[in-house]
Amino acid sequence: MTERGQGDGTVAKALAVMDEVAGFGRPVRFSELLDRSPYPKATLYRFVQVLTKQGMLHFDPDRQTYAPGLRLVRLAHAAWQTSALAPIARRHVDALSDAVGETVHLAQLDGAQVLYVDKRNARQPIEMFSAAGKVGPAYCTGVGKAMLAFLPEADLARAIAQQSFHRFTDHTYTTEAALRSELAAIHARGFAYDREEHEPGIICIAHPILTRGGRVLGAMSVTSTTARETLEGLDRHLPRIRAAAEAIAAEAQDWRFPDAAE
Amino acid sequence: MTERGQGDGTVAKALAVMDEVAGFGRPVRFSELLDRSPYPKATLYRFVQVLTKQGMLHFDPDRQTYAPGLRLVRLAHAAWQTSALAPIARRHVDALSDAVGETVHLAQLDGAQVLYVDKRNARQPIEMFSAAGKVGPAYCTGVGKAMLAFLPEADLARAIAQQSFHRFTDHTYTTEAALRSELAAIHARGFAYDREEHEPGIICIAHPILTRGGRVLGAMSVTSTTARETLEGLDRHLPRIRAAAEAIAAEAQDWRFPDAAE
DNA sequence: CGTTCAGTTTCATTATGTGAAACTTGGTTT
DNA sequence: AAACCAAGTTTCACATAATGAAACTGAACG
Repeated sequence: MTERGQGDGTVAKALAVMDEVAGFGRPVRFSELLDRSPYPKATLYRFVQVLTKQGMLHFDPDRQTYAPGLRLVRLAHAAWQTSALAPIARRHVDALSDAVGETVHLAQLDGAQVLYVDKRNARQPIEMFSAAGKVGPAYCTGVGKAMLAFLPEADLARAIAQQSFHRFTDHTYTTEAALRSELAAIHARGFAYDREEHEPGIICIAHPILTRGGRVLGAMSVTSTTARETLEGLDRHLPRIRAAAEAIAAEAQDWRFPDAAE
Repeated sequence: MTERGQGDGTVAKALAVMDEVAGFGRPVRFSELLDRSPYPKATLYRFVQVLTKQGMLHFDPDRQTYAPGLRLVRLAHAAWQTSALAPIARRHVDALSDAVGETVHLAQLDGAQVLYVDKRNARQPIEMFSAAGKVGPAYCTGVGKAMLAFLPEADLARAIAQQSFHRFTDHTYTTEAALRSELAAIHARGFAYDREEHEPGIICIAHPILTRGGRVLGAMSVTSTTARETLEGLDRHLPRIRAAAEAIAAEAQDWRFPDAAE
């Protein structure tokens, strides 16, 4: 019995298979899964059968391929409504996006990664799941750093240990030390910048969403490009983004995330 | 509620617990789950532990409540992109909604239920997960009937066996015989109406989305109210909705759902 | 036909999940 | 404060359910 997320539990293994299928991003043959799977043929086969019968996977009999199933969409609907900030935040994200005319992201921390739970693109009116559900690195995005900066040390250490510190651009922080000093600055300042750390030419200003007790609920960002905007220019959105973050926190507080002690 | 997660498989049981949690629509205490669960305390407890550790549930330590977890959102993103019609159909749903100025639904069949995978509301510009993921009955909605009418007999029989035939309104078909004759009419006509069968005052015209091989991919509908519109009035949207359905089918065909034989 | 490859089934073995009961914790009553 | 209670957690003998090597099917190809 290993301590890894894999070794224990049939359910964990089945979910790992789900991740595997989802990771392909397209319908996938049994044999393709088998190649990447640590399990023997019969075992994988049974998992896939069970998951299909359960509606977690969809089997296309013509092509003989498996894809993530519709039951997931149903469950995700519930996840979205119940546990994500998005439904609470929607009004505020809308308003902010209208006011600033730039792309607005709403993100939460999912383990050590940033999970984008909502996105508003000023020009193109609608982005659906295509935006929600996307994950990104925490150490080199505005929202990621904004959240990390306000994490308790224990959680932060765990999260940092899982960062890849891949150098996406010349501005990416690639060491724990560098990141930690940046996080300290963010903590002191109260919000974060992304100085083209993830993608060249892309900058943003990001603000954490915190409970009164200081717990990190998520973060919000306004994104622009160096072609149109400077970091200083983004600062003019600060009052709006801060107000939105605080409004979301206040509503979330009353509604779903009350702190224990106050 | 459903007949899922019965005697077979640990994975099935765990997923049944997920459904249970999702069904509450709000963060839920362990004891609340226990009340509704067929499993003894220790068993349920272990499931909830495993699911939480796996990120399928989120535990709020302050309130001691469980809610669907963010891993679901991540997985659903993949499900959405890979297996749902929505990403392919989006452009067409948008265009149709703009053109007709009424609410447009895009649905797929999930077992015996209708799963709404996209929705465009003419007035309110954006609806996110709040609409996507919703489920409804197949036997008394326009999209449901449009899909049932083009199902192979074996699948249809299975689907019909699972309908509740609850009488929502005076117009609801409440027997298999009545439904079957309605389905025959729809099949002959090529599209379906909802004559206030699900909600009083709500009518719609719905068109199936079929592969060239005749396989049911989904359905699309334009909804209105008896206050504003008549069934005959909705007919004027038929060319547009049919064109959209065919365009979606054509794209889906090439892209993801090629028929085996042609 | 014989070979190969993808997918499916079998079955003895053993790991895993099971659940009654005991225990812990924290709050409420007497 | 002792007694009580309810919610949540852990234990452990037992039985069910998962495992995976190997055998099987059935196309597709030459």
